[in-house]
Amino acid sequence: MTRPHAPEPVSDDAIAVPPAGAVSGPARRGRPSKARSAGAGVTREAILDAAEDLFSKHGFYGVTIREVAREAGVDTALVHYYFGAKRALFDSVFLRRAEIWNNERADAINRYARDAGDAMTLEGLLEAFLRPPFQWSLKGGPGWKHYCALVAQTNANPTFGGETMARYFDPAIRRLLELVHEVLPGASDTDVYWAWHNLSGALTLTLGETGRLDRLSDGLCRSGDLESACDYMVRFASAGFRAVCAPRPDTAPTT
Amino acid sequence: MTRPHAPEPVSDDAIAVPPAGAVSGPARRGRPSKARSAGAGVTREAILDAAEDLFSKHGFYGVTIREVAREAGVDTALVHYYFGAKRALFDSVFLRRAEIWNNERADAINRYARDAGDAMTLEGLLEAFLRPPFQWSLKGGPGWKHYCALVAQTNANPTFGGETMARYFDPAIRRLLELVHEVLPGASDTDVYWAWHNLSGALTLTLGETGRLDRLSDGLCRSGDLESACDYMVRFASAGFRAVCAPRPDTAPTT
DNA sequence: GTCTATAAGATGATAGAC
DNA sequence: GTCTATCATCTTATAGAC
Repeated sequence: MTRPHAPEPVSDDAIAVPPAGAVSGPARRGRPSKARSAGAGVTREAILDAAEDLFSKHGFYGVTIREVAREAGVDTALVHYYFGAKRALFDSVFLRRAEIWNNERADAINRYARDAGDAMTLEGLLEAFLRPPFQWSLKGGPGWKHYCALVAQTNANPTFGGETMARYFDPAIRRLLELVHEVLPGASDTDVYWAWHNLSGALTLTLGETGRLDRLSDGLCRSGDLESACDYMVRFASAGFRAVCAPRPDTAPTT
Repeated sequence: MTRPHAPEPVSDDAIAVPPAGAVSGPARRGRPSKARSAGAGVTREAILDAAEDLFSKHGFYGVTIREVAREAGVDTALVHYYFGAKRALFDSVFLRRAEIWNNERADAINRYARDAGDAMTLEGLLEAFLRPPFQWSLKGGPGWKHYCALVAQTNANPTFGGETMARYFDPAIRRLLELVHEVLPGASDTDVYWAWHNLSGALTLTLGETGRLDRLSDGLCRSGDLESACDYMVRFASAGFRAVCAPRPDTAPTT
């Protein structure tokens, strides 16, 4: 048991996630003592990048260790050397960017709330929360785009990563909903949760960039046009939140 | 080549889809000439039911023919006897309920538009379009619930079934958007497509019944509560459509 | 139609040389 | 750290008896 993957508790407990630069920071995981030939961290990151790409497109079962190794340009055995079992590789991919993702999201809305003060609007709040993943997908390099798709896929089918997803992603979401309550004072918890659920679905489908919209609209709208997607989503969801959280008269929309 | 699956063009051309009763109608596919021992159609439907269940939970690659056979209570070879390759089995599952799904959806909105006349509302229209899948998932038996999840999964990651999805599902959606244009006269095509995209994401995540909302809300809201989900979705999306399709003043929400 | 038996290949994972 | 070689198992799919 001299493998580098063994000492990392990838499975279930509290996990120390590395800073993980946008593409492949020089920061390496685990104990830095062991002698490592120049490209050790590079190889590791290359495997993660390849796995991230393939998992996001074909899912856990649709990818083989051999394919990951081939796309990373390394030998099959190296994948096991670094990550052990296939499942641990998936978890490593999922966790690599999870902390930065959620820290940035939480920071963005807290910063916005602080700066806006009493002028805080629902539109501003939602945009602050939604913009980071859109920006990463657009300008963070291919790795971030793949990761966004992977998160979307995991959110839509949490067979894998569901636990991890909840543990890492829910705190920032809860903070968002707290601030939503401040902007929509009369809203009930239930209403806000269901409104978020609708927004979450829209975000999930969008980050997946499935191309379904391209076909439906015959090329008029493109799934990859994330600038438009973000803009529309903010407007759509803001109105949705307001409608759902408004005090219900009875059932007759008199106006 | 005396197999029943051979003569069916499951792959890509125009496909004649059977009526497919809610659980297992006596109607059988293909030429009815061949002598069939009492339970032939039953076996076939049992295999489809098992595959539908498993595919919806684990995806195409996450399911083996052996698992399908075991859950259906038949031998592995029988699955190949009826459906040939694994991919053809998936297509058969996906197509079994596709026509009824989309016919019912199109009928529902056309019926609503006819009955409502000038009193047609966005809420009424969207509810007419959304209700069928919710009803099936709730009261159509386990098969329909699995199918709804399968459609949701395929919509979110069209690696498999994307072509089929577009061919079968888009016409009804286009009809819906036509009627939306009647209710929101000034709306541009682009706006309506993007608005639909947001609603489509919400619907996809909801039909998947992932349980994510249950955890986030600590049990306050349940993914399986489709009555509430449908109600919230109609209100959320109606407001979203209006906001996105309204003529944009400039950028300042003066009110 | 349904079963047994089996072909032919892919898969996750490991041992051990260098 | 990286490679070669290999195992044991599982996979899809088919042939042929009944």
